[in-house]
Amino acid sequence: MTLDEQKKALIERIGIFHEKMGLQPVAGRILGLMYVADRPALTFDEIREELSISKSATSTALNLLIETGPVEYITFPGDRKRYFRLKTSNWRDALTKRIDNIINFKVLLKEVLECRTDKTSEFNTCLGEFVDFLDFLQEELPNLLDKWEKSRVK
Amino acid sequence: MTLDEQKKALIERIGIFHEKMGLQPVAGRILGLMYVADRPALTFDEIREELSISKSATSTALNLLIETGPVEYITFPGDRKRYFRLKTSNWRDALTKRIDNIINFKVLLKEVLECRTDKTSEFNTCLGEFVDFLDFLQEELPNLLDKWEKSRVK
DNA sequence: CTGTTAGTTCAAAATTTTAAGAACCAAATT
DNA sequence: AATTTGGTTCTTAAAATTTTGAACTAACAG
Repeated sequence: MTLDEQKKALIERIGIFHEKMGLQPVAGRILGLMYVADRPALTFDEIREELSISKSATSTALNLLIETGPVEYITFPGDRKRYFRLKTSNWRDALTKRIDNIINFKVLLKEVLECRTDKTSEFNTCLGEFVDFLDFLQEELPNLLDKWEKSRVK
Repeated sequence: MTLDEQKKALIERIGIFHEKMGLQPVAGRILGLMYVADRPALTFDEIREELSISKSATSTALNLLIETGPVEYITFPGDRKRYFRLKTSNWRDALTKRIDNIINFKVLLKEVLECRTDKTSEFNTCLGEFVDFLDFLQEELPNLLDKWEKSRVK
């Protein structure tokens, strides 16, 4: 495949980004490779070789990525290999899931408010505001996607 | 302080939430404790005892939490202790920072687009859309806060 | 029916992260 | 001046995560 230094560095940075989001290093790098690779879908061995990782690491990470969403594979008749690729058209779901993770802190905050003293009214008010905004954000997020969609048809 | 079982469990769940967001376990639990505790600000030793953690773990985690934003401390004249507390009024910044982390993936995506073949137009179009929406989201987030602010004065 | 391809699975090694303990320090107290 | 308080810092130990390597399997090929 022969990736230049710039691309290799970019793969690592994309990997690190995903690591920070909780993914294991190898899985992050696989995503990086898939973003950067010219070929639209890569085989198990192309991935393994390009990243110099073991078969087991490749297998485990690919299955994780398929399981959790960002990757899928396609096959071709008369070819036993799987061709793995990013589900890029899926970015709406991926992004929504990510933002929902943040928004869901409100569930915990609501439980906190349930069991707090009412002696600390300023504190409680702030938490209440936060919960309230998270509720609002959850409702508005789909509208925002609509709004963007419309703004771009024109 | 004597927290009941429900509160202890809630502290752990808040801890785990923050661990998933990349914080170390002890720091996450300290946040949990601060959300749940009746006292509005806690001393070093109250935190240490309530969570049964070492002085070094307490010190390191508190300094990290102060460094990264969510915690501050106050002092009182004639009292050498620090009283640590959540910066709850800061939730806007904290939330914005978190969402910005996600949005900033667009920086990497733009670099990806810079160095990709133009042979994979569907793929590239999807990435372009994603970048475009992330740009849009970054612009709209402050507006969303304004809109919420106004919706609640009424 | 033997070998090869395209992986999977599992135990163990390597690495990283986390927390503890002990030594330390500066300010206040006795 | 010695002790206590309220921490900090550094080294090491423990725990968790990540990755490897080796053995395995199922499908197909010769």
